[in-house]
Amino acid sequence: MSPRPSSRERILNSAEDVIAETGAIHLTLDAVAERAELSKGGLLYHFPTKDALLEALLQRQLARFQERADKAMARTPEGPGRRLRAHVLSWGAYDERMDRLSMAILAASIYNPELLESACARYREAFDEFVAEGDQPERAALITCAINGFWFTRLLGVSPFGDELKQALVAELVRLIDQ
Amino acid sequence: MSPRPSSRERILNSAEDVIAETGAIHLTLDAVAERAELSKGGLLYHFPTKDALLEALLQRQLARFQERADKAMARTPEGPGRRLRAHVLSWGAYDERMDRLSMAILAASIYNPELLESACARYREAFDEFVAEGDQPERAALITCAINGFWFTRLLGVSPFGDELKQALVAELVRLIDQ
DNA sequence: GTCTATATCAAGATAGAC
DNA sequence: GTCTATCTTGATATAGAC
Repeated sequence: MSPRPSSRERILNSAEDVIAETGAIHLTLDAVAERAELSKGGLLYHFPTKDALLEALLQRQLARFQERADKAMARTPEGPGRRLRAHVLSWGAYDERMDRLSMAILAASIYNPELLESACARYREAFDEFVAEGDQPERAALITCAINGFWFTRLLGVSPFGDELKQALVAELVRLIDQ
Repeated sequence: MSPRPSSRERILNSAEDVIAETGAIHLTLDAVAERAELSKGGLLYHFPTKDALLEALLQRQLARFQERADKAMARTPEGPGRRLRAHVLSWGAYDERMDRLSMAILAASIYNPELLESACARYREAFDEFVAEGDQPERAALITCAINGFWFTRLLGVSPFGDELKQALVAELVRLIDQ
C-alpha cells in the first residue's frame, strides 16, 4: 500500500531476492544490506542475528501461505474431500510465490533446522485435518507429498516438469480426490 | 570388501557423515579431513576443490541409486506399468540410503546448482522412459513427485510421516499403477 | 534508527617439505 | 600420497558516534 515499504519489509524482500538469485549459501548480511539499501549496522538493528532474519523470513511466508489457504477454503463448496481439494487448488494457483515459501524453508533448514519446528507443526496439523474430515491417510499423504515433491524438485533445479504438466498434475490430483 | 576402504572412499563417506550429523552448511574441508583421519592437504590431493568433492559425492550416490533401480527392474515381472512399479518398489525398500542421495542433491544445490545437471538429466530420462512404456504423463508425474516429496520433506525435517505411513503410501502408489 | 569502524574467526586454497 | 605451514578472503557480530 505505502509507496516505500518499511525497512523491515524491505530487508525481508531483499533477503528473499538474494536467495532466489544467488542461492541460500550466499545469503549474507552484507548482500542483504546492500540490496535493501542500508548499512550492515542498520540491518542488525532490525534483526540482531542472522537466525532472527531467517525466522522472520519463514514466519512471513508461512503466514502468507496460510492466508491463501484460508481464502481457498472459503471458496470451495461443501462436499467430501473439501479441505483436500481446496489445498490442491490453492497450491495450483500459487505460482512462483510457492518458490518463496520453499526457499525460506530450505534456507532455515540449512542454517538452523530448529527454526522449522513451527512449519513442521503446521504441516502435521493440516494433515490431521484432512484425515479428520474423512480422507484416507494414505490418500492425503499421497497428495501432499506429490505437491511438495513437485515444488522442491523444481526449486532444486532437478525438475523436468513444465507448467503444462503442472496443470495436468493438478487435474489428476483433483480427479483422485473426487473418485 | 577390503578391511579399510581407500582414502577416496573414506573421504566421501566422511563427507556424507558430516552432512548427516551437522547439516550441509557445516560441510567444511576441515571437518571432512578430521573425520577421514587425514590432513586438509591430504584431502585436497584427492579432491582439489570443494566442488570436486561435492560432484564426486553426487555421482557416487546417483550410481548407487541406478544400480538398485536396475536390479529392481530385473526382478519385476512383465506387464503394464512395469517400470513405474519397479521404481516405486525400489524406492520403498531404499530406506535411509535414500537420505544419502537426497543429502548429496541438497548439498550440491546449495553450493553449486550446476552440479545438478546430470541428476536433472537422469530424472528426465527416467520420466521419459515411463511415458514411452505407455504410462500417462500426469500419472507418472504424480508418482515420481509423491516419492520425491516424501523424501525431501523428511530430509528437511518437516515430514509428519513415519514408517507406517510410508508403507501405506507405497501400497497406494502400487494400487494406482495397477488400476 | 542508521551509520562507520573494527574485532574476531573460520573458510577455501596454495606452496613446498617429507 | 600426505604433511605443515601460510595466504587471503569474507563472514558474523560489537562498539560507539551521529
